[in-house]
Amino acid sequence: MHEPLVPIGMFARLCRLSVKQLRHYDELGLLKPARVDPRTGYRYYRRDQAREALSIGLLRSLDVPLVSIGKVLAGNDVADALGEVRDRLEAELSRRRRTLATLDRMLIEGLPTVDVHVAEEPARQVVVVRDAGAPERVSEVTSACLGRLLDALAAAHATPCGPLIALFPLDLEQSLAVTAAAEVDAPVPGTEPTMLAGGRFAAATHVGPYDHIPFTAHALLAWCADRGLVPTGQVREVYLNDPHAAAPEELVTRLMIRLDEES
Amino acid sequence: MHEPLVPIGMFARLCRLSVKQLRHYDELGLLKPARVDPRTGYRYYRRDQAREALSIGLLRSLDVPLVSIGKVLAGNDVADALGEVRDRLEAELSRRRRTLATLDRMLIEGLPTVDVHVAEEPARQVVVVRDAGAPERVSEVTSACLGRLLDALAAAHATPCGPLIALFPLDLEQSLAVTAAAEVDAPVPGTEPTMLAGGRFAAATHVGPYDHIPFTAHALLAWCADRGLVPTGQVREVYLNDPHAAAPEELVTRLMIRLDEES
DNA sequence: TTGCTCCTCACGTCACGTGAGGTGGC
DNA sequence: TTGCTCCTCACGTCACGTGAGGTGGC
Repeated sequence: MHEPLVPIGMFARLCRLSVKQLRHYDELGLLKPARVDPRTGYRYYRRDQAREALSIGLLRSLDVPLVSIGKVLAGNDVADALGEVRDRLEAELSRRRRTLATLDRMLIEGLPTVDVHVAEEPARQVVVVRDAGAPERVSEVTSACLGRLLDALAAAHATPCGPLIALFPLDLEQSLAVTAAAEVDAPVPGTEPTMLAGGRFAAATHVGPYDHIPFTAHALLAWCADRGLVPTGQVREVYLNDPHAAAPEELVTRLMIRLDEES
Repeated sequence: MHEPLVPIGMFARLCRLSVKQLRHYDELGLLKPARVDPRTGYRYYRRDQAREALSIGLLRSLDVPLVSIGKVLAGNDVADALGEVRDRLEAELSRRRRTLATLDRMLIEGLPTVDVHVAEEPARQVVVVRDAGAPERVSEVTSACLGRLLDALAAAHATPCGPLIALFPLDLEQSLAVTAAAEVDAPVPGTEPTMLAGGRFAAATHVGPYDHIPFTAHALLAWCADRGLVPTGQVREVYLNDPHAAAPEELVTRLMIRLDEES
């Protein structure tokens, strides 16, 4: 004696999914009907398949992608299958939080504009510490880099002759390379000595929290573009005061970008 | 004398967009090249168009949809165009927060299961207060509804002969209708008298914060589905203790759903 | 002439929703 | 026979990325 089979419409009602969803899950092999009539193509489900169907619905309501749901249903370790999803979600969440803050700022101030001037910069001998990370973790990676640099300087009893600097690539790629630099004239263990190129730079001053730097950077790039100046190399941030001593609203950062010769 | 025009590749570099993006924005009419060679189809841009292009990039990095960007660039009120985006983003954000919490719970406890039993319920005479809202605001709308109901009861010096009840539709739609009910035998101003149907119910007890109720509800529905029982009407939540008096972990809620006769 | 850039399709992404047009089941 | 359900395409969503296959510019 078989369990009674129900057609797709009734099954959909049982498990609060759409008929279209069920057909989709069938196609993907996620939830196969117990029987498919070979002549008509009609799908029939056992009622107890509704438990699985409801689980799919529950996980979908949590935005778990169907591939991950497939892993959970296939009996893979739930922690494995969902942990990854969870971490992605958390990263997304913090990105969204920052996005919201920026958007709020933009609603008040409009699209960013800023004073820019062009200056000659000398080449500088520095020691650097490098790291890389996903673009949404820039601030995290940057402060970690600067921290490691400060630690190395302290351990070597070295005092930089100027403010700390960070370098970022112009293009925002999947993995963003971050460099923290300090101007010193002797090598420092745990860091790498290098030269920062000199030349003609466009520079703007950002006053406010570090989270809002992309704002000013955008304005700086727009300024260059308007004038047909082609930025090259990396964006430099020069930290003119100490984030531990000053309030976020009073942080002063100089943004600099090297200009190509006439293009 | 015209400004010099640059081809799409160089322009893309100037404003950190992909060539494909620029072509896409052209198709949408969001950012038209200053000139298109009618013979070759080559697109040429003025350098000062980079400001606009950079603004598109900045807004896109904030997940602003292209249609909204179009409004901003067309000179519509920025607050109008972005305010809506902002609000959507905020709603999304709080939904994600809850999703993350639920996922964390699921990582510890696995897919939900629960004890269910079937009981006969009498019909009950109640007064109700109704409201509706987006599904992500269920908890908000529900507590507002219950609050209004309690206020009305207090104003009428009426004491319900039983715990408060809330009703939710089985299907999660765009706008979720929420009903708060209290069992009383006399009419109460500001509320609507009605009857709650009696009959055979499947019931489960949820212990824990209200945010986790969907969890238990899922298990209840799965239980019904396994047995070929077809739930009808609305899901009832009966609040067995006072959320102001008990800790979230100790809140006891009875979930009930009416069963169809043999189907 | 060699590279490099640019062009236009066309398809893939993700999880379906929404018809169109036709047939099966009771 | 009438409705209702079910079927399979096929297209749309959103903002592009990724080739394929071919041409223009210096």
